[in-house]
Amino acid sequence: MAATRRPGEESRTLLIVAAVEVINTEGYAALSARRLAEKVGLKRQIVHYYFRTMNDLLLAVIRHYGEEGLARFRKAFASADPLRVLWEMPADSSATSFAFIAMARHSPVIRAEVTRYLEAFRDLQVEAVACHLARHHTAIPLPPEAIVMILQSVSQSLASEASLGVDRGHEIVRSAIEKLLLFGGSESTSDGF
Amino acid sequence: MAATRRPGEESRTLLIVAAVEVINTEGYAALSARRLAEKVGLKRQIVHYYFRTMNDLLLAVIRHYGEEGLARFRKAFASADPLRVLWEMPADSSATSFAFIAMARHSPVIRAEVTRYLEAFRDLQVEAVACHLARHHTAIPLPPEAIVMILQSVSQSLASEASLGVDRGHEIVRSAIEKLLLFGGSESTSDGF
DNA sequence: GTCTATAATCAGATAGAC
DNA sequence: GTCTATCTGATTATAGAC
Repeated sequence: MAATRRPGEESRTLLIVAAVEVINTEGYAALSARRLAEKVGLKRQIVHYYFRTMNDLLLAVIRHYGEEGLARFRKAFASADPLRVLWEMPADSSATSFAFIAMARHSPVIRAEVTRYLEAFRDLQVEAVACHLARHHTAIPLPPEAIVMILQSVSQSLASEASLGVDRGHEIVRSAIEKLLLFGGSESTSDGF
Repeated sequence: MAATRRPGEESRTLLIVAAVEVINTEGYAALSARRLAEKVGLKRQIVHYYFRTMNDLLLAVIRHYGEEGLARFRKAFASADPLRVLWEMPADSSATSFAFIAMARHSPVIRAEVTRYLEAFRDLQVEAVACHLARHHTAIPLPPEAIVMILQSVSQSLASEASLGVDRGHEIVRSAIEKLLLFGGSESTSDGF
């Protein structure tokens, strides 16, 4: 599959990866052709060679980030308790996801792409949890959709606050959620992400 | 109290209000002196008269938005079930809060101001819920901190997705959370916000 | 594929007139 | 308080050389 790669794919991919990095570490307002070119060591006009407009770049970035994320979740779900995956995985990159959602609110064409991935993520997560609950019959009195949403949004909120240095009440929340939705602690997910 | 208002406070306040509006409807990347001046019908240099730098403006905006939000919560908690308030109130303006949090990640001076309000909001919310649980002794097996976090972050996630037109599973999640954390439905909050 | 050169627009910020 | 004028630098984007 690496042989079918067309020429020019290298710099293109470098630009996309650099864009994700800039969005995550400096915010989407800092995303510019200058900043990206600087990151990959080329002149800024190179961005317009691979992506006519910055919007085209952004769409490519969203697709790249979305596919990568879906693959990570699929892999994690296959080898670990989906509940723990949802609880522990979003921590790293939730800021990037928030940035895409924020951008989507102000551009219809970006919104279309983002919502596509939001729904794909949700479907994947709900199915994994439903499947897991069906196998191990638990005492959780909540539908899979609610479990997914609680684990993911609370986890993201905790991560978001922690990235600002705020952790008031986090330990209490963390252990309460784990007592409510996660069991025993027999399985660990410290092996993949 | 309206009599003690210094001259010049009018345009200043208009600019702050306009800034919140721009951040909410167009995103913080669209916030500029040009855009604000246009909104209040003045020339763009007026922004630098009231706020030396855009950073100063942003700090004033955060304080304005924070104080206003705290007041709204205090008022709502005084006259309605705090659980329902947390569940139903953030919907309108959660995007603005997310924007401030995103900005705070990339500027230490803004971060200091944002975290101050994050903690003030949290304290207010936890205290209101704890007080409410102490009065009406309920069967919820969760500490106030966890109840606050679940209600608020799930509510914000639902609102965030809904603003993009995504509502897959929302009804299921909504009724599950209400069954888990909200009771009877005897009291309604459809009277204030 | 990557470069130089160039265009038009917009950004924040300051000085000074009224 | 609000204005005009001005500066400096960043932005996206295109045309064309190599």
